[in-house]
Amino acid sequence: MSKEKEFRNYKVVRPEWVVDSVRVGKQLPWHKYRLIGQGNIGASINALSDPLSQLSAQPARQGSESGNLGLLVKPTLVIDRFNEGLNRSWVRKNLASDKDFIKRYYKNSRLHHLSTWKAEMKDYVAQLRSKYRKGKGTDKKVDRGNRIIMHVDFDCFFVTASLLSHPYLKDKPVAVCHSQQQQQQPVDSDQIDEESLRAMSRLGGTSQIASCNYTARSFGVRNGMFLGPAREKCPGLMTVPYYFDTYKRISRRFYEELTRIADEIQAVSIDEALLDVTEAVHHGFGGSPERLAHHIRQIIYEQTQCVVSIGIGPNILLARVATNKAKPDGVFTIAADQFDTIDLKVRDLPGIGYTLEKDLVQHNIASVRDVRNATLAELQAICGEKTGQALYEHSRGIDNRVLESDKLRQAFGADIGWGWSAK
DNA sequence: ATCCTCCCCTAC
DNA sequence: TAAGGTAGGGGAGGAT
Ligand SMILES: Nc1ccn([C@H]2C[C@H](O)[C@@H](COP(=O)(O)OP(=O)(O)OP(=O)(O)O)O2)c(=O)n1
Ligand SMILES: [Mg+2]
Repeated sequence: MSKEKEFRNYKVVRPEWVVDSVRVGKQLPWHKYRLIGQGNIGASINALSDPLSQLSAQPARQGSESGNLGLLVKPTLVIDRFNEGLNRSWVRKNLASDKDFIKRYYKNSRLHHLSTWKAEMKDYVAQLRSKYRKGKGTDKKVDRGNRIIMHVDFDCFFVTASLLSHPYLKDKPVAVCHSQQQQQQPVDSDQIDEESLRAMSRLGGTSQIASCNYTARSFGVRNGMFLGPAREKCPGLMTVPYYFDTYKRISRRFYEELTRIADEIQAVSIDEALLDVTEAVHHGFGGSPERLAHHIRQIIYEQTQCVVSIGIGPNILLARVATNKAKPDGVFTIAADQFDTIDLKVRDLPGIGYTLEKDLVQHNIASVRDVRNATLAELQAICGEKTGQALYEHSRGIDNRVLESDKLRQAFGADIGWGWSAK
């Protein structure tokens, strides 16, 4: 459905257009072969994926209108300097056909690390739980009410951890990315001359920023941005490299401490965990979640020299939203009856990303308050049955999900969508 | 209704 | 210059 929308204004034909055109030795008019705009696209697609249907395709009658080229392939960027680049050793090493390409690629891909670490940390938590003889967490359905959930998340994790090796950059705007091209010395952008500023903003490129610190964020830089646009916003932006081993070492200490403390724990990622501390707050913290949070922040900092922020709430949703309010370097609590008073955009809700935000805004739903003013049926018409239901509940601060630490893996896979080719 | 297939979307 | 992976929830449309 999304592709139908994306290609609505393009000429997209079924493969028979190619076969038939070859058969008659010229380009046939494309209209009769049109894939989009005929209705019933589902059936056409089913037919496409059935190899027998290709064999039995009827030869088309010859049309008389003169068709122009109907098959549209999304335009591909052609690198003019390709041949020049081919001789350079960097490109030669990164041809996807190189025999060690996959190994080298995975060694350097932060997203690959993120994915494998997530699985490893789930495993590690399971190990630690049995080592610490933590409960099975099976009877949760009995007393689901009145839980205390914490969301613990390192502040700009990769930057903080990389800066342990580059401490003198701590107060500058800093990003972690592969490109290390930059001024030799960090500068303050307010005391630098125009020309150097322009020179620095040209030190851009398409290296992705995995993480940037809060100084950089004050300029509008964000995780996931390309370095080029980031330096336009923040010309003095310094970069530091990845230290993958350090990130993993820190994360293991993080999970060791948290698993010991929490009643229940769910590993969310290398730098982020959900805790159920309903009982734990009574073990030396006088029943105060904030005092326990303070203790956790202290102990994690001692152990890792990295800062975590903590969100506290009666369910996963509120704890996560609270973390965003807590950052950087803080703790924030949202009680069930406070949620309505917080001014949030739909995009601030976990689970609402780029596309769902667009879909909702198209229906004049931009804020969480707007969601609350919509009916369940309206939301389900926009987002689908379950997503609409979840949105309806989340907009009211309702979230009945429980922490999961012992789910079985359902799938595995591997893919690479980057690399250089010899044309 | 429910299941199956082929996607889309989100998160880190 | 450049290292955009991957699991899991879920929707649409058709088959059973
Ligand atoms: N687009 C992204 C987002 C994240 N990450 C990596 C680097 C981050 O440091 C780490 C953790 O992601 P977070 O979303 O927790 O972001 P940060 O920890 O960097 O910042 P903060 O949590 O303070 O917002 O995952 C990445 O490589 N690419
Ligand atoms: Mg973080």
